[in-house]
Amino acid sequence: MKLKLSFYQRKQVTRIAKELLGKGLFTSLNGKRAAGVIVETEAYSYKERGSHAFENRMTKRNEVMFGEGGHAYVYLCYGIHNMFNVVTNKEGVADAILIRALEPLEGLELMMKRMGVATPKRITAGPGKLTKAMGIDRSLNGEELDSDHLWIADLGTTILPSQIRASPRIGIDYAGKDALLPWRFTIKDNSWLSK
DNA sequence: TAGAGGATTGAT
DNA sequence: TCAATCCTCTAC
Repeated sequence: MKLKLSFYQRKQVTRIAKELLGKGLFTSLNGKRAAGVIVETEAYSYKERGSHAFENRMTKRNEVMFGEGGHAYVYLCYGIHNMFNVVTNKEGVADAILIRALEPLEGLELMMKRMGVATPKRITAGPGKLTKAMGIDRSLNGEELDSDHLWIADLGTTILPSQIRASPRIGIDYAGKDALLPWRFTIKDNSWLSK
């Protein structure tokens, strides 16, 4: 069942980031469907330096972060990789969650074709890889997460707090002490985590 | 309008 | 350890 937009519009971004673990991310693009279980997330808040929206700095790129929760924020990193984020909180409060890794659930053949590989090994283990495997790019920026192209659903599985590991986020050394915040959440011992 | 750099990845 | 690769932001 698709998550309602109200799920994303709550205040505590770290809580939502943890609750997204075990949920299913689905795309249906050009009639082709793919899905994966979310196994790794990172929370970002306008209050800390790791975020594009630090100190409420709004630009053309990140303006969707300032909209209401429940929309996709997709941007290009290093000129090569699309990053998929879930915008949370109410309009005007720029919080977001980066989806960093999936465990493939549906459309494995399609993912392998999109990636140009012959085996599914670690095919969605990393934020730049999962967007490519799922067919997500910047044309989906701002898309509502209960649309028919892109959505997140409850799979009926429960991830217990004891199964969740919190650790510092990846690749934000420039954020100073905020880089130490344990806002990266992973499902313990899952083999699809990014490295 | 030029220049620097990035929430990454895969190969060396 | 390093290049790929290009969009975005900042400063001039």
